[in-house]
Amino acid sequence: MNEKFLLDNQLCFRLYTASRLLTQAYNPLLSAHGLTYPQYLVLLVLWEKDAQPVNDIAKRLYLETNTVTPLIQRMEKEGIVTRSKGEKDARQMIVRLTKKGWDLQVELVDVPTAMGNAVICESVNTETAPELFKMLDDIIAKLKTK
Amino acid sequence: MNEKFLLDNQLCFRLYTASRLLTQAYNPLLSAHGLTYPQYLVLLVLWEKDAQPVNDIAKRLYLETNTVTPLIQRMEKEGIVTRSKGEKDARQMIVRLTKKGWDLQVELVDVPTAMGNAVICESVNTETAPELFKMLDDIIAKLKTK
DNA sequence: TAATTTTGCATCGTGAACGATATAATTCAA
DNA sequence: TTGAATTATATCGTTCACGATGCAAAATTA
Repeated sequence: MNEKFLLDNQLCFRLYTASRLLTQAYNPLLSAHGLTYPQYLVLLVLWEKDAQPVNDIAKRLYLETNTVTPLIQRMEKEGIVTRSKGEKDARQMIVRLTKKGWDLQVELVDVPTAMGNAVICESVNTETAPELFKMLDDIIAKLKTK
Repeated sequence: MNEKFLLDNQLCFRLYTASRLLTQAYNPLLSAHGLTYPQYLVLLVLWEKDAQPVNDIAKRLYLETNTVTPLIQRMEKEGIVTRSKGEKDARQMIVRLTKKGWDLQVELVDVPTAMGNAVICESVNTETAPELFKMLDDIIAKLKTK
């Protein structure tokens, strides 16, 4: 039996599990405000820069537009964002935060810190976190180009 | 504007993205054999120990049975596994590899190495990988108990 | 043993992800 | 300028994930 097949030797399974469990940890904080985790990511993108076309949001999150479009349509239905055709380019759909969308930033102000604390442990702390960030960034950069 | 909200400061987004992109990298290798990534994970579990109840497989993957059940039903339909009631405990559904399921291990023998190579970069290599593994394991352990 | 609780699995509904495809607007090239 | 290629978004189908719920078997307890 090939030890390369052992589940405990798989980087991907660790990433997959860590990602899922951390997303689950976000859930109670977000669902209390009617949000899902991917919707929260869209908010992070728009809080940095409002009024972006779907494509820019998708690219920023490394997602396809066919994932982001319905996601944003749900957010529109919830009154968090508006969608309107681009003036310069009528193909684009510009996504803008509503007041409710901006208000959520105030309501969720403690979420990033809470989630940061949720992963603090022996090997991941203020000192070592940058190394982890660098490793994940390098992996993402390498896979992105493929 | 709170810098804690910056997308680039979020560990979770990195994990989420790295996990998704790495899963995407697996896809061409797996879909060539009619497999999805979660189905591949189930195979890894069964190759280690055949004839396990749904619950043990789910626990090993940190998934709920309501995720694993339909996933395994699809694998049954593909002739990769069989499902049969437990003899000792009739509530259990024992999952067993078929010959086709075992044959896949031979067909996929190069996948783990290929995927390992896919993430090798400056900061993640033979020397540093154990640190990354430890960090992810610690994060998983911390989140698991919540 | 009978009644209650727990456990293991399944079903259902919703929201991602993503490949494939469609459509309309824009850009490019002849 | 017209026709072809590209781009931006949307729709559709399939497969996860997962909360909620249902049900039957097993374990617990009265």
